[in-house]
Amino acid sequence: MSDSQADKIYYITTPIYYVNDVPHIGHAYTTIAADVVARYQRLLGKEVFFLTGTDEHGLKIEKTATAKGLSAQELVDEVVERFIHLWKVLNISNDDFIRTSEERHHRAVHAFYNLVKEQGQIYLGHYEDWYCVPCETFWTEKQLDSGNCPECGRPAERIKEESYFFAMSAFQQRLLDYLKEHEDFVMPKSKLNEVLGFLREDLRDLSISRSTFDWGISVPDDERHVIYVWFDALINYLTAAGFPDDQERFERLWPADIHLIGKDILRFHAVYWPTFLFAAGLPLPKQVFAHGWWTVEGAKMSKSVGNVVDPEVVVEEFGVDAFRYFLLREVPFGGDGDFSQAAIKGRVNSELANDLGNLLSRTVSMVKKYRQSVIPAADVEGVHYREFAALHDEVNQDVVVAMDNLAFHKMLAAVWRLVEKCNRFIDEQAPWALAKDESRAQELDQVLYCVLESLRLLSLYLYPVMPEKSAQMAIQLGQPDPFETRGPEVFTWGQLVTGGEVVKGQSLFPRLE
RNA sequence: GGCGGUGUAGCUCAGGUGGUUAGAGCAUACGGCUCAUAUCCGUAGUGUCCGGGGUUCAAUUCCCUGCACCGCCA
Repeated sequence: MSDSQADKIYYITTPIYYVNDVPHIGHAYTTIAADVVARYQRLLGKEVFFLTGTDEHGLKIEKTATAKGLSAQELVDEVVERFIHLWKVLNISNDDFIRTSEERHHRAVHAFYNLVKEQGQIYLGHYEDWYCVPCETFWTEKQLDSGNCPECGRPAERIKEESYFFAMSAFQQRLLDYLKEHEDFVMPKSKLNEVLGFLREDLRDLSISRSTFDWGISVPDDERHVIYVWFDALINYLTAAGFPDDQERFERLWPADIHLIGKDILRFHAVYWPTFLFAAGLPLPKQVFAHGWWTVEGAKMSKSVGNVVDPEVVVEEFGVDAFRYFLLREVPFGGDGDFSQAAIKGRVNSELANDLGNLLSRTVSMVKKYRQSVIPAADVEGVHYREFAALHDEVNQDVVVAMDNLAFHKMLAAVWRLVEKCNRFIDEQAPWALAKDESRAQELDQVLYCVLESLRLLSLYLYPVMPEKSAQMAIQLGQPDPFETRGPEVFTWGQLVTGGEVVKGQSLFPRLE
């Protein structure tokens, strides 16, 4: 009864992050991108469910906890705060935060496991591979360095343990067929090619349980086994959607509209996950979008080099919105990028401070100076009005297309056409000259109106990326909060609230030295 | 080793289906305005379009080959 398209909630996810890691720029990137999409969809009037969370099981957590004299649950309860706090700092508007250690997730994993088992796609077998005890890492025959662990050089052991397997190989052809019919299931295209390349080889069945540690979700009918990483983690997307208890809610949410991921976990989302869902008889998410990696000052981020960027430090120096803007503007979403002080400073100064911030500043000042702060009414028939309306149409179309493709950098470039037009327009029209001539009062009003209305729309377009600055713009422009304007018609030229007053405020983006 | 991608101004990159002076932003130089966060606007550039060969009246754009770098898989 509730499965009509109109009732569908826009459902977007980030991966669940492993709590053992310290949050870095990569985590921030995925989550900010998802936040921008979520805010954009809400602005358009859609009901949105934006999910992020943490992956909390596994041997590493168990070991760390033991070393600290804590229970695994106590440890994860403590470290999960790092993520929760960062999302607060970054202004992330997630609607739910899922943790795999939660009871609701245990129920979902068991229900999902049983679904797949009922289909006869899980069997008991033996997992066999080389294992380095000190490194706690499994290696394949070929990875070994003449029988030794390639990491530490010590001898590896042949390990054989009982394990439950998922019959992934049974779904290879079906997945290939699916990918052929759904060309945008994996984006960007280059990543689809990688997946297809991977599927050229035979898929092997997947070991989905371990019996050598305890911290995890047990196999429903065999307490000796704990369900292994991905089979546990991926199901979070279902859990948060109400699976298996709340069928009505689940139908409104699933399938997810998009899973945003980093390129390192492409295989799990574009190969494993679809086959799991096939086996369980559930629909596939509409799209998996893999973005690239950030290097730092040209170098790969690594703990040993010590160049891991802490997002909170960047925010302290540049501000949240500048950070969010930079990440999305600097690089086409999907490709790799480089994070450097010079690059972010350059964009902040030239684009945010000089272009945008200064435009707001000069405009508000002129309205204050020449019109006693009162926002002039529009002349709907005026040439400028129509010219701007036409330009805005183009910009709007570009924005819509760009956002449909998650091309954030193109969206921002399109929006900036409006910024540049305003700066040029002010120069051409020279309001300071018009202001000296009483007989040209109408002209001056129209010039100011067009720029003010452009700025109002800019505050809306920029809201998803820079929610705080967007709100500050609206205040200075004497307009309602951008989010109150939301709805299907949100980006419509000519909706400026006139007659009220502008409010000169602080510089939107002070220049950095 | 297999598959795929990339190589265009100092830097970062755009350039469907081949065709007159190859583009943008940043950086640089010069000029203009004064409302503004010394901001904005305008002008000027420079390029063996990785090398070699081929198809064509014509190739940065198509084909082959070589080199360099990158990604995925093994």
